[in-house]
Amino acid sequence: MAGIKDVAKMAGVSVSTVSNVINGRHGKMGHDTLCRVQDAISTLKYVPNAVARQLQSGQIRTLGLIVPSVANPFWGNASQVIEKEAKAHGYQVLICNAERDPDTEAAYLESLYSSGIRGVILGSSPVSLDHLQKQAEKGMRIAAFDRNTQGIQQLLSCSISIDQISGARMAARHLVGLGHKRIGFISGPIGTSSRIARLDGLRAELAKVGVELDDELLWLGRNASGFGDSQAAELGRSAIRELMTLNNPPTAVFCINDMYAIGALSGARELGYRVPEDLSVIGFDDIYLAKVMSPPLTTIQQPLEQMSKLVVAKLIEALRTDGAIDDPYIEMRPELIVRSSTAAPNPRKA
Amino acid sequence: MAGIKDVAKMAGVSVSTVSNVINGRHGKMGHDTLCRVQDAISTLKYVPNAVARQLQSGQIRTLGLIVPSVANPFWGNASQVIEKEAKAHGYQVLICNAERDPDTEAAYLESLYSSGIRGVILGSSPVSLDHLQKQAEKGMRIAAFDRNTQGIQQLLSCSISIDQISGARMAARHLVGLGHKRIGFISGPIGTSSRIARLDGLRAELAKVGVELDDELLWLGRNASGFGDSQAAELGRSAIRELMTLNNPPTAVFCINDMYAIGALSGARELGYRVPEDLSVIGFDDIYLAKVMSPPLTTIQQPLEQMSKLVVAKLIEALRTDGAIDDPYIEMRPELIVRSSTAAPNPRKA
DNA sequence: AATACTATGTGTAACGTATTACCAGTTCAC
DNA sequence: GTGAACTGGTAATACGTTACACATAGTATT
Repeated sequence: MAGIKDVAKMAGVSVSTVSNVINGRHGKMGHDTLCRVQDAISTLKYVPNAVARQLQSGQIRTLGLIVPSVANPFWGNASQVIEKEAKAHGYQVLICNAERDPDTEAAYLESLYSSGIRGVILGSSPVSLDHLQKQAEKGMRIAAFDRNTQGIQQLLSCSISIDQISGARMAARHLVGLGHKRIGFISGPIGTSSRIARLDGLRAELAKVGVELDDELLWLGRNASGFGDSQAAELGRSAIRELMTLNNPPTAVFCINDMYAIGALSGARELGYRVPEDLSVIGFDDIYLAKVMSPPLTTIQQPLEQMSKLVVAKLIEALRTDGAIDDPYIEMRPELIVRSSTAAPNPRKA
Repeated sequence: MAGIKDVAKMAGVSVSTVSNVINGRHGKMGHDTLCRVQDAISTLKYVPNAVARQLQSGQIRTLGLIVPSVANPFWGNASQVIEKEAKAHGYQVLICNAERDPDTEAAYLESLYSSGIRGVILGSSPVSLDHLQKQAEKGMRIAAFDRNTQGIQQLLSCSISIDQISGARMAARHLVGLGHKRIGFISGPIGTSSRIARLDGLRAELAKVGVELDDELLWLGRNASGFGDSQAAELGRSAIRELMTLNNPPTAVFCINDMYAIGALSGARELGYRVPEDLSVIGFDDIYLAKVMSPPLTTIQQPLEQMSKLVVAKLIEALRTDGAIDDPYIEMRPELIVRSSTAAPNPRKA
C-alpha cells in the first residue's frame, strides 16, 4: 500500500511537492523534480487515496441514484444512461434499489449522506417525501426523476419528468378514438406519484369524452405485496386473466408500464385472444423491448436519453452553485408510439 | 454539519465517549451519560461520517459490482439480487456498467480501489484478466461471476459460474434430439469467457453426434460495434432475418442469451415463420421474461438467486479471512427448461 | 488502612491527504 | 548593495473518527 509519503521519500522531495504534482500544479517546481516524482509514482503504482482526499476537501464526485428496481428494463436502461452521463461529467454513480419502499429510501439516503454524497437522483418514489426531509435539511441535493413535484418543491433541487397526465390522456384518447368503450387498467400498487398521475390522466380523459371507467376493470396489483418489478410481467399476465374472464370483459387495456403490458400480451394469447383483433393493449414508457414484442407494443414514450442528460446536468449544476439554477422543474412531452397492439374493437364482441 | 465534537460538547462528555455510544459499547458508561449523548445525537441530527470512519479503520462495508450492462434484465436482476444479499450482510454495493470493455473495467477497478473498496464481483468480462493484474496485486479481492476461471485463478479469490459448456451441450442435445440437423447460432461479439464456452459447448456436442455446424449459420454480432445489451434484442432480430433468407436456412437457432432469443422470435414472426412449427429457438439464462414470451422460450437456466448468494458470501468471507476460504471455485449445474419455442423440424422444409 | 478491583470516563496519537504559512535561495531594479 | 519579487521547496495543521493507554472515584477485600 504505497502512500504519498512513500512516493515523496523515493523521489527525495516533500509530500507537498508530490501533492502538487498530482494536482497538476506543475508550474511550482523544476522539471527534473517533476520527472523524479512521476517516476516514483509509476514505479510504486501509487494511486491517491480518494477517501483521505475527500475527508480533507469535503468533496466527492459521486452521485446517488435511487430507483425502484434495476430489474425493470426501464430503470435498468435509465441507470445505464444516467451513469454514462455522470461519467462524462467526471462523476461516479452509486445505484440503489429501493423497491418503492419509503423506509428503504430513507435508509439509503442516510447512508449516502454519511458517505459524503451530496447529490441524489430519486427515481419514481412514493407521493410523500416526508421521509427525506431530514437529509434534505442537512444539505442533500435531491433531483426528482419521473415524478411530479406537487407540494414538495422545497425539498427538491430540480426535477425532470414527462407530463404523466397528458401521457395517460394520449393513451386514452388513442383507445377511445379507435372505438373502445370498455377500457381496463392494469397496474401494481398505486403508491408512486407517477402511477397516480397516470391513473388520473386516464380518468380525466375518459370522463371528458363520456366513456365510463368501470371499477371492475381496475386491476391494482392484487396480491402483489412485496413483489418487485421482475414480477411485473407476471402480474400483468394474472391481471389479464382475471379481467378477461369477467362477464363483461374489456376490449382494451391500458397498462401502467410496458412490463405489465408484456405480461398482458402473454396472458391474452394463452387464453386464446388475439391482440389486437380481440383485445387492444397499450403500455407506457417505450422500453426497448416494446418494439420486439409480438405484436409490437403501442405505448407512450418517455424521452429517456434526454431526460437523463438533463437530470444529471441540472443536479451537478445545483451542487456547484449551491442550489441556484435556472428552470429547475422540467416537464417534457411524452409521445404516443402507435405499433400493432392496438386496433378497433372486434365488432362480434363489441 | 454536526460532527462528533459537537455532540460531545453538547452532552458535556469527551469524543471518546460519544464514539463508544455510536459503536454500541454501552457497557462502558453510566446510564444517564448514555441518555445525554443519545439526546444530543438526535437533537443535532448527527450521522457519523463514514469517510472519516473508513480512513481510520481501513475498512469499508461496500462491494463493487462490475457488470456488462444493467439494461440487460439478466444483469439487472442479478444486480438486484446481489445487492439485496450484500445488504443482508451489512454491505453496500456500487454497481458499474463496463460494457465488456477491458479499459472501462480497469478504470472502474482503480477507482473502486482508491475509494477503499477491497472486494469486487466481476460479471462476465473478457477472457484475459491482464488488465486487472495491477489492482489484484495491490490486494483487491476479485470474485468472478458467470465466467470460467481457466488460467486466471491466481487473480481470483473465488468464482461462481454455471458449467457453460455443459449448458450449451444440453441445448444442442435438445435440438438434435428433436431431429434438427441445420442449427444456427446467434450471438453478439464473442469476447467474453462465457460466450466462448457456450459456442465451444455447442460445437463439441454437435461434433459428437455428427451434426455439421455450417459456418454460414454462425451469426456473431456483425455490425454490432459499440452496441450494448439494450440492443441485443434488435441484433437478434437482424440476425434471424439474415439467417432465414439464406438459400438453406436453419431449422433451429441457439441464441447466446435470452435477449437475442427474444429478438429472434420477433424477427422470425415478422418474416412469417411460426415458432416452433417452422423454426425452433432456444435461449440461455432463463431471464424472467422468457416465460412470458410468445411462445414461452425454451432456455438454459442459471440458478441466479443461489449463485448470487454464494458469490456474496464467498467474497465477504475472503475479505474477512484474507483470502483463505474453502472451495473457492464453484461450478453449478445449469438446467434445460423446455417451454414452447422448440419442436421437431417441419417435415415440409426439412 | 492499605490494596485491589470495578465502573466510568478522558486524552491523544494515528489514518492519508490538502492546505496554509513559511523559508531559503536567486534574480533584478534602483 | 539593498530590499522586493519570484522560485522551489518544507513543516505543521486540519479533516472526523477510532483505539488504546491512562485517570479518577467509589467499593469491596484483606
